[in-house]
Amino acid sequence: MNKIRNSDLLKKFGNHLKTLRSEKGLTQEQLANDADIPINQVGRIERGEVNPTLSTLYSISNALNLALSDLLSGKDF
Amino acid sequence: MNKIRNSDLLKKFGNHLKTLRSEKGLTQEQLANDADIPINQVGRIERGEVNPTLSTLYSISNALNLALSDLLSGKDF
DNA sequence: ATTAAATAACACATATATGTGTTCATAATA
DNA sequence: TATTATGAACACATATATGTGTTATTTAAT
Repeated sequence: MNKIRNSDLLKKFGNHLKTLRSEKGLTQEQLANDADIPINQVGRIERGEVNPTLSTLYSISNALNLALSDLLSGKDF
Repeated sequence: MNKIRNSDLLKKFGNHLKTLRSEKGLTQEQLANDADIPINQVGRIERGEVNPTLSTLYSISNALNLALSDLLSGKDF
């Protein structure tokens, strides 16, 4: 089941989030406002620079109108 | 879509994790070893005292032989 | 080429997750 | 009772996520 490296996990998730956000036609700023998190944090997450917490993931999933499980259902992780 | 409070999210997830772990017949110590995280951290997460990061959630999902999305697919969040 | 919008990339302070160790409480069982 | 296993609950140090602000870069449109 090949556990991937931490940095790879964060990068993969960041790319996944960027894709989801773009599909919904949202800018980073719009997502940040809807999720009530700083815009810089969205950028850092999408670039895989940080390791988001459960509550941040939950806020983002709400802003994208997704269930938490759907936000994390990428094929890569 | 009623965003729940942060502390409630953490408690709900903690209870969910405890249920999943018990169903698999694992002790906190076994889960901690398999996930390569400190046993105290498992306790803190199950009690809803901390806000686990994506990488911690991923490690736990692997130790439970679950996809990350399945770890987070509780009916409450 | 300019402008404007979007994103990246810094700095810095604060809160908190993690990691490690120890002690206490509880429950089960010999 | 005494022992063992399990989990709870502390303390403490370190790493890092978050929050806020600012500046630079990229991209797209005109």
